Amino acid sequence: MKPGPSERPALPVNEPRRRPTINDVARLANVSKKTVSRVINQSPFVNKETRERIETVIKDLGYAPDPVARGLASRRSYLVGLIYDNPNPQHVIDTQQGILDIIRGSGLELAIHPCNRRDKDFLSGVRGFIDRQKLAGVILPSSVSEDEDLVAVLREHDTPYIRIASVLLDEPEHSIVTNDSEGARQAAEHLAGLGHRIIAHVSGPDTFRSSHERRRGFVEGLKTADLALDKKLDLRAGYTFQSGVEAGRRLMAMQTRPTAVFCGNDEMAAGVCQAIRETGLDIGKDVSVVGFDDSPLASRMWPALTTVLLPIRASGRMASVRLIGDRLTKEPQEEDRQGEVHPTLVVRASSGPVKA
Amino acid sequence: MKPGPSERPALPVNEPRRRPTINDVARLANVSKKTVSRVINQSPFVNKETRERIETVIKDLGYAPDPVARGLASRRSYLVGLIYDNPNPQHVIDTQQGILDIIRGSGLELAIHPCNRRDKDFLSGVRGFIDRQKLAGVILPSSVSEDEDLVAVLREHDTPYIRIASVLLDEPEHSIVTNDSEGARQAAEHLAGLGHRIIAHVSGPDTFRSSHERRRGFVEGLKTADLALDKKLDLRAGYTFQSGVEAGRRLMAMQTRPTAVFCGNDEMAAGVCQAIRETGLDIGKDVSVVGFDDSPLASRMWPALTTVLLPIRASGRMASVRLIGDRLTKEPQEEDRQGEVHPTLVVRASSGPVKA
DNA sequence: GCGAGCATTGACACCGGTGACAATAAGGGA
DNA sequence: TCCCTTATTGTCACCGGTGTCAATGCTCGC
Repeated sequence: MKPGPSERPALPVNEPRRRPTINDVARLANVSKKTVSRVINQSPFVNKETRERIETVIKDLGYAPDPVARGLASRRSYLVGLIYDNPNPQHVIDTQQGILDIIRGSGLELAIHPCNRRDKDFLSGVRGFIDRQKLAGVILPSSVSEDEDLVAVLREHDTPYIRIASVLLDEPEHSIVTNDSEGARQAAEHLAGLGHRIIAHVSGPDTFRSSHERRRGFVEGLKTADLALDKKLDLRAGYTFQSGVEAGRRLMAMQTRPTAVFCGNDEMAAGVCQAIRETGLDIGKDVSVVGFDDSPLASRMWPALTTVLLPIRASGRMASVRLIGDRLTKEPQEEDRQGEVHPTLVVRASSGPVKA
Repeated sequence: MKPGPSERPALPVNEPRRRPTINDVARLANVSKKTVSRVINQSPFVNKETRERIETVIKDLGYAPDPVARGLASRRSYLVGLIYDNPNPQHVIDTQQGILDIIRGSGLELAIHPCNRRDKDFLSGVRGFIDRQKLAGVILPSSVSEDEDLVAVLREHDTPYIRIASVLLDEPEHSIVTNDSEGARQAAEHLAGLGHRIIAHVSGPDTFRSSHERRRGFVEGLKTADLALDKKLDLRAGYTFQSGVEAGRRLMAMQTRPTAVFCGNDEMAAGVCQAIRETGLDIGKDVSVVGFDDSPLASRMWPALTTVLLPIRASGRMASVRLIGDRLTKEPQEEDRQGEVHPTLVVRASSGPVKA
């Protein structure tokens, strides 16, 4: 906030090296700029020879259309928005990376907008974001994807969006499904297969759909082994390390201690492991622990954590293809055209056969 | 790449609810749009009453200038770019968050551009990014901040930039310093104070300036305790977990085994811990380990890792203030106007007194 | 009373594209 | 041969702001 003496300081601009514009191309190709515009927009209504002539000029000049000008004229920018509310950095990074895998090289850029769904001005912040920038589209990873108010805002602003969610929503064409329950089912079957009968569950907050999905899958998996989830062994925690520690302590203090624990994410699993250690018990021997996410933590812990790998990056790619597939310069991989990913169990040392 | 039958499918637009433009404001305030433009740009050459009248209309209308149009006219967009090449997700997230702390609410957005400095077309990718979008500015966190070619490209395109680096560069006005060596010095003094005399160092790759800075500080700290770094105990690793495991194994196999290890980051420290465990030794008792970064891993490991906390988020805030401080709506905190951050040692269980 | 100088405001072109629609040329059937 | 289509291209306004520079109205010193 310091307006200089003149209205604008005027940077020292090197005039000579100026980016070519559509006018330069038009002049050199001896056509109107509208025709050049058609060529860059892949309009089919351009004569083959004309197109080739223009393409040559474009290449010679090293011309690239200005996304800002295009955005103004077409009332839609070349920015993809990523709105998220996720405390897991790896999850965020993977999602970002997946989106970039796809849009890289297509002239689109990724603008990020972390937020906090519990803030009272959460929605107005998001509204400002999508309204100011006329986003080409928005990707909503798990958690914010469940926010119907947010989705309503996007619809209201005619902003395309894709939701990445743990389970199929009522808008399949706007969704990518991560099938969390499948992973939890595998975890349950794995533990049951190791002979465990008293298996606890530490879940994330009820406000997350993924918490429910993971529990549902887990219960389903138990059922195939003729087991049921004991209500007393079904603990709500907060997806955080500390909440995992506390849940773990409660479990370890029970008279009939569980021989295995399935946790809704790796952070909580690490917390549970800490609580187990405090008790002097051996992880993977006395008590087996299974997490969810396959975060970097899982493989770096000791003993390394058995967990469920969720292909987050792939889900980001799929969401991007679905969102702006028709604007891409390179044809996307077939696998990235799918609408869902499937989790897989990664068995490590934190889970082992039940002690006799 | 599928051009429809018509040149553009034309979305179903809800005409009625249209964003107010500068023209609407001008008409209602009975002035020219240029004067409105002056008001939104805080020009001092506007009569107080006129300004107030216009501000009222702006508020009534809920008018907000269109960043895309502004970008086109002023030849500088409202996008801040973050270019990085860093495998540590927490580091990246913290930097992003720091930048957003500052630009949030000012109409600027953050566009991210991860890259790989070893790619041969790394520079052309970056060039495309900053040239297409006429970025308001670019922030270069540690690692890419050391790339002189990259900086040259930015200068060439008249794009403002701020470098976040471990040590003061020759462009102080474009830099934020993280003083990594200070943290390493504290780590050395901490270990020496615990009575350790045989202290190893596991560093990151030589291609990172931070590796050198951390070593330099470490050596400096040893010196204050009249110790020197034994060349045989100074191992190069790769900032990765696996490289830490390998370095740790080499250290544990030595005939005069070090009683303490200082690692250039937490990932490698976790790897070293794994190697120590494989040997059957006790971390924090037989061998002390100190890391660098205070990543989430550090506090979740067992035993928890003594490490150096680097205020990355704060450095992101400082970089942003320095980059676009004059475009901010809210006055930044005094502390965010600084040009450097200072690391602090976080003592946990992985370091303890040397065994008698 | 008058020109200079400052404060304030406006006119207008332009930033670099796109949309709507007109214009033109070429081909085809009556 | 002539009109109607279809294919291709161009014209022109406009997207929503900013830059340049001129115009206007006042105040002040002499």
